[in-house]
Amino acid sequence: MAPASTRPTSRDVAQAAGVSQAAVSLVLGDKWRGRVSATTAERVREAARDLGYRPNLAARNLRLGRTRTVLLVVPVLTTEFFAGVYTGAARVAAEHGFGVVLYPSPEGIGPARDPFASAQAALDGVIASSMAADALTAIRGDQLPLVMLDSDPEGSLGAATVNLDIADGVRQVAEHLLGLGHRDFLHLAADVPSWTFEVRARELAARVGSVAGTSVRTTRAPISIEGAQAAAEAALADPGSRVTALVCDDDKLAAGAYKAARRLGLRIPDDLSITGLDDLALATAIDPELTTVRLDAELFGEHGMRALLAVLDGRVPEEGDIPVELVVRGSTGPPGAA
Amino acid sequence: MAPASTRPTSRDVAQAAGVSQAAVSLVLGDKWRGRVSATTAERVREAARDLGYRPNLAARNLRLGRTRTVLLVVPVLTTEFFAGVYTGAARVAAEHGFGVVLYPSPEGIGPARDPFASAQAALDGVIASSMAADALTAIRGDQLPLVMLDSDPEGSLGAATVNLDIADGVRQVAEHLLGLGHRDFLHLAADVPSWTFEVRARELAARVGSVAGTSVRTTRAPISIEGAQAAAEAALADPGSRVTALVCDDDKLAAGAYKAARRLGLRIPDDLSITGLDDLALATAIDPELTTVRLDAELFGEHGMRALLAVLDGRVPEEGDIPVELVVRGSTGPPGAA
DNA sequence: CGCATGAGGTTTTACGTATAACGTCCTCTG
DNA sequence: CAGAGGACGTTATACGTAAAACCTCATGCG
Repeated sequence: MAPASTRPTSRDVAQAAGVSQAAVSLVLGDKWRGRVSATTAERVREAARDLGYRPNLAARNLRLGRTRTVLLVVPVLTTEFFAGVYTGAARVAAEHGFGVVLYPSPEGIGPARDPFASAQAALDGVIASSMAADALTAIRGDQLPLVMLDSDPEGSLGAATVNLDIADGVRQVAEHLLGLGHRDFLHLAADVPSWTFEVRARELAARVGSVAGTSVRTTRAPISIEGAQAAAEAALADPGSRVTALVCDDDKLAAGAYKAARRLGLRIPDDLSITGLDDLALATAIDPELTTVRLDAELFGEHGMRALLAVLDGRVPEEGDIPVELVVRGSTGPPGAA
Repeated sequence: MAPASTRPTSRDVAQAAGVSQAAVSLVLGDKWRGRVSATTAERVREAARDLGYRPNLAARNLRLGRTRTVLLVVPVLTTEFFAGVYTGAARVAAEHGFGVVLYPSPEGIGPARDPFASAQAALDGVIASSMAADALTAIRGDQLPLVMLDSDPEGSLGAATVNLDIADGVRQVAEHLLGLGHRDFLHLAADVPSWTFEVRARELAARVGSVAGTSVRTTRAPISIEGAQAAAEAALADPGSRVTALVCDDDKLAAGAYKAARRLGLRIPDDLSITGLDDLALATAIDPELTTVRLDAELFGEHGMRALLAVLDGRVPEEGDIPVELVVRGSTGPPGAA
């Protein structure tokens, strides 16, 4: 018996089954029909099972020149949202025999950091979200098939893009609030330079601006509950403020806004209506429950992976943004309901 | 010029620099001192840079017989906690030239699912959290070095374990509540068979039970806000209930308990003190802010990875649980403060 | 002078797999 | 009954890398 420390190879299986290594490869690769008899094939499979044989992926990858592994680049993983994106992408990948490796960029990727240094596996393609342009060009230089998530279709260096229909979500929020009678808006915006946030600002301004007698102020905050609380408190404390509707770039910012409102003695939604965007677990944990736009993160990841598979396959990925849905809960109501 | 579609190999670099492939390997592998002149080495590096050479990982892995890639098995990724574990593990891994591949087991791993099917990369080792025993033995059968997170040190088939000091956290919670004067406890327990939850129940019973005149009831719920709300509401609605302190197995359950309390008209903490465990973003988003036990997920991941690196290195991983910390906030106070 | 030593390389090999190219028989058909 | 082809394999090769083994000069030293 060979030393237990070294794993059996296809040659070991061949020897055990009394055939050549090539036959083992044919049988286990399911390419044996017409080449190997059914009884021999069964003998090979049995030997493989007995020995606990597992193909050496490194050797296979080398031989085939592909790895069936893709890289997913996300800003930070420690959020429900991107964890969901990963889960969706990984599920579709697994269905097609692919694996997904993560590259969570801690502080945005700069030229000094190499997205591939941490990806030990060789890669067949890349799905990237919200990346700095320099890292993007570094990837392009590698000639790897690339799909961009939530980024400007115009400025993506020709890469395929898969986007959530954020603009439509903001449109729904604006119309919901306008319909309730709100006229004075505050936009609590994420302090992050990313196309997905630019879209929010642009669409909100366009929708609200199309109605006479309205106003939209903007204040920026880092994406954290504390940061949002501070920014919202400062903006709302302004004595001249007549704001009745606070539109937040995401749910975390909205959670911060809740605390700001509480400290200022503003009741939600009587004195101030608040909306979020994401629909995290957070949204139903706070009181009142948050009116927000549901983004299906897993679906987003699934679409991203499907698009990449299409590119790898030489096909053209489907066009079209992923629909989002306004979920109305208790944090919005008519202004001045007191 | 070679077709742009095929990436340059070390042989291409060698040709460009006018040396042999071996020389390229020596220089780029930083093993050239005393074997190649400094000027030649520089010439090789320049050629590599010009061609945009990147070593083929599959070939390297095959040659070296190791991949510097480990698998992290987590119950679900879509939670702050396990996303944090990944982030910590990946950081330490990167520092040592390792990569981390994820295996998120959707519904607990059964024998039908193969933890390795989705891991395209060949693996050097495994870090596993809260796994079903059958998958565990499957992994053991592969002879891969294994580190278990938060699992029974006695029943881990001889694998190294890295644990958070959950018992101490529960102890701190119990003493905090006992010190405030609480005597009637309800334990809102996670409906998941896992060692880490068993520890909570055992320790709570031991601590509270050591004081005369106390009682602990238990009710179980799935780990979701809705499930927790339903279970807590049912348990608290019992007219004979004199419960003043509700100890939850994690923050998400606590968030559900908040909603149950609200619906029953119980004020927090005046009528009911509530504690959680995790210290997610959720904990400071709800009102009042949640008294909970802070688990440092990233640190947990770091320790797990360090332990695995030690095993891979033939060393013995450090012993000792990772300390946790009670964070007292507004959700706990003396009983009957009304 | 004779030979060890070391600098500066090159040639060769192995890692484990997938598959193209190549052999045997044996049977069927015209 | 010749030979075409199918059934059932085997042999040989390449993927790109790391590193062991080897080679060739100078130079130094006794």
